[in-house]
Amino acid sequence: MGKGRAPCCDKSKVKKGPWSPAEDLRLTSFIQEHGHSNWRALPRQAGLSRCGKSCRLRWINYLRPDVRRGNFTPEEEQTIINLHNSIGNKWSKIASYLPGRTDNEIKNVWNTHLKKRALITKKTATDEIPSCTSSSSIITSSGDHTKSDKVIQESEVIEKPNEKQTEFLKLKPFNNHDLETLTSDSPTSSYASSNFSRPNAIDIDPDKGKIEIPLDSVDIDFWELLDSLDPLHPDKAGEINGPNQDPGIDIEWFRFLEKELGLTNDADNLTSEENLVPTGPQFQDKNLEPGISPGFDCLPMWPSSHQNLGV
DNA sequence: AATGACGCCAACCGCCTCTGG
DNA sequence: ACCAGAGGCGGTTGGCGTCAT
Repeated sequence: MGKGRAPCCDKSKVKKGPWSPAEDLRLTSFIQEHGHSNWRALPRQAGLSRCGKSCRLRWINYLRPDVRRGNFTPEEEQTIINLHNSIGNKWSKIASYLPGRTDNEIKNVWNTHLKKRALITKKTATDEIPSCTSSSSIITSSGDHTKSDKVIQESEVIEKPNEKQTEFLKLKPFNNHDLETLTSDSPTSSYASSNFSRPNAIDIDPDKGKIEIPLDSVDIDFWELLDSLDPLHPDKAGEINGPNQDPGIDIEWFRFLEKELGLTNDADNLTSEENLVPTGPQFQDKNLEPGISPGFDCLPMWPSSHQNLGV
């Protein structure tokens, strides 16, 4: 090193910006079929005009089957705070303790919510505030924030924590055992293992117009499907075995994926004409084959977050 | 209804680390 | 031991949605 690094790809020839559903589908299908042994070569092999790094990020942060979305639970938030307190901005390390969460997501939630909370918590601790349940500032990630992190003042402490905040306050602090575990045999990344406990609920604030999915309505079938897919998971036992896969799993998985991506003709997914989810014929082809160009270069962008999709 | 401010988050960038030759 | 290539990581940013005025 020291001579300067050659760019990972020709920046002038790669597509940037939000991923289209067709690109997502193509990347997913390629990885499912061939794995991702070489990210740099993957976009060319998959017929994507993307940088390998971009493909990797998209897969890890969004398309990976075990990625968990929705608001962070108070438990998760507390874990992040505790871990950050211990190890700092080691997002991937922190992510390894939050199954299904990505380092990027954790980083975002820290920067937008938890940093603020941690600052105030620290402040209240030094100010000897008697009971945090009555006067400390607790701001959940699902809360509404109209003030910038940069300008938040001590006087802006929230007086009455809501139910969720109270729940957070009851959480036990990180103990020494947790730290020992952290510093010893921790996995190196959140996606190193797919053998994690399933989330109890997707914590989405109904007040924000999002969907709250209680435990009993979580798509258990989906998680079970993922379990059945474990042998196919690229991060488990090396690579996807491709042709040896059960074709039934492929079909189910792709149907789910298509539904998630808004690619199906399902009326449930097509709520309005203004919906950004593309509805053109190229998106209605459930059997879009890898290798057949969907012409994504001229496709409209789609909402890149599940939040926008109302998932 | 229009518009500006702010918050959120997906994605990019560049450096660091790891690994194989 | 050295080097180059590839993956990984953390910081940053741009675009979009929401809210306040």
